[in-house]
Amino acid sequence: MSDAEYVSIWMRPERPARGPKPAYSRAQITEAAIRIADTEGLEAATMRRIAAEIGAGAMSLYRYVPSRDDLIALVADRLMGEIDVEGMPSGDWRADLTRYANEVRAMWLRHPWIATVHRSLPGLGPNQLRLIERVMGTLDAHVPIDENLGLMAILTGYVEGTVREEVSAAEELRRSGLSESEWMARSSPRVRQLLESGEYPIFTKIVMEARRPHLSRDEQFRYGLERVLDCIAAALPSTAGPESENPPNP
Amino acid sequence: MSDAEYVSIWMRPERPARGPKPAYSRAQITEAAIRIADTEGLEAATMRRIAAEIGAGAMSLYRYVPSRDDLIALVADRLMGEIDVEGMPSGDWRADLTRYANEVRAMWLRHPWIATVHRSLPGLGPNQLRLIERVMGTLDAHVPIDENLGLMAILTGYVEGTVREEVSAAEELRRSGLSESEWMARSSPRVRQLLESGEYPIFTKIVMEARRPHLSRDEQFRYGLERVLDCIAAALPSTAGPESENPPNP
DNA sequence: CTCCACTGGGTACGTCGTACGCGGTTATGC
DNA sequence: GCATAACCGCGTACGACGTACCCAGTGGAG
Repeated sequence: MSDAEYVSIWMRPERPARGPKPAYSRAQITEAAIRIADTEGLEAATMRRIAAEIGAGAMSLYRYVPSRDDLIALVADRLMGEIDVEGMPSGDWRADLTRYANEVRAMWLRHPWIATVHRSLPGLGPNQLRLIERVMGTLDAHVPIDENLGLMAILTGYVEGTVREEVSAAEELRRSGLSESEWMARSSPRVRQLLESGEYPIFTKIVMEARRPHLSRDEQFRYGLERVLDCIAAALPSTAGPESENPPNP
Repeated sequence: MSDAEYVSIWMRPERPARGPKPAYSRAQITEAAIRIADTEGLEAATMRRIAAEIGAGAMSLYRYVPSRDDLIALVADRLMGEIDVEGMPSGDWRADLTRYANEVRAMWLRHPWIATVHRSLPGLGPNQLRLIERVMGTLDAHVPIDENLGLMAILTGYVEGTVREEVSAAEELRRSGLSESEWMARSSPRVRQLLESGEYPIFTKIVMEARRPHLSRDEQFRYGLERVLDCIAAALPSTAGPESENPPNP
């Protein structure tokens, strides 16, 4: 629909110039939404609930934000702001990317509900942009931009993919409103059925491993991350840093 | 809530034994939901809309499915069924994983809205389980299960991460109801602002690259996939297959 | 002082998932 | 063959959602 008034949230100024002083702010609203989402899940962060959280009427929020979707975009970018990439690129790309990966994971674990917001393609928010500049900047000196994008896709794919899996169990649990033991009691009949059928040997191994894991989640993550970084190292020309001996690529 | 009647959708039989013959079926309902989602997006697949699609009353669906969430779980597993992993493991793990990756990507491109459903941790649906057995089976002969899980996390993370990005632009577009040119016209002011500010050199490079890409999306995907497979190869013991020491290149 | 662009917010509408219960239909126990 | 209970499809209704619209009040610009 050609809605002539449409402007991206990132271009829309917080408030027009004239008129009385506003009682609230985008930052305050965003913060309230995050606070609610952290404790009750993102689906509990309704417009009415957020407004109540800051002591406003529901419709007042629309003076600050055009729609709930735009508010979620603000929230997502605010979360990106929690990822500390200060001082990047430092010159040591491997250290930079390791720090970045751990920061992203930590943020996701703090705000598991982030898994339920489907990113709008180029975030284009200030924090998202800052991340792009800092993080992709670490490889920018070594590879052309298209290859940089390809390698970053591997890294962020790994990080988000694994942490998404870590987090979705906890989310599922919270959504269902069950305690962990209740949840186990409910899913275990299905698991037991599958184990006893004998048709799923690999799944059986996975369950056994999950019951007595060799590595903690942190260690698992770090192990995979090292693999991914090795993979990136192999794709870099040999001038690329302290530890690199592999042949370069076209 | 200790809702004593809860049973997982995968354990709940389609219909009880007694009573008159049912007019519809889970498969039919699932199919209708997918048909609607394919043409109008997942959010258009409401219970009423799905019921109308098969000529039923809205509430009739609840005779077949306990809730919309469970229906979505059915839909997701049905989509997994589109991923052809017949004949895996074949003995050539690299060929198997390449095929798997391409199948997953093709499925996502056929059903972009799949990006908006957040997976419940262990799908435990029949097709999901079949995938686990076949795909993880390809590395099972070479590595212990915990390492297999780690390597798979890298592969699926890469595949889902990249295709999610490919797809979310199209989804964003469809959701907004805009034509591509309208969408460009609306986001370009922000992009132009960013380019002209001069503060985002990397972002600028990305935009330039996007305007005249060196590689097609398919080629980008295949390039990254080869890198990931190299990475997996490096983690495998040397007994692991036909081509296991030197990575070939395009 | 007047004006009016702005404020916060109450009311109301359309849509969603779905609880509940109805009259009709059918497989089962006698 | 027949009563009965189990199951059918589905109409109605409820509470919650996002948000369009409208209003009375406010405070800076002229």
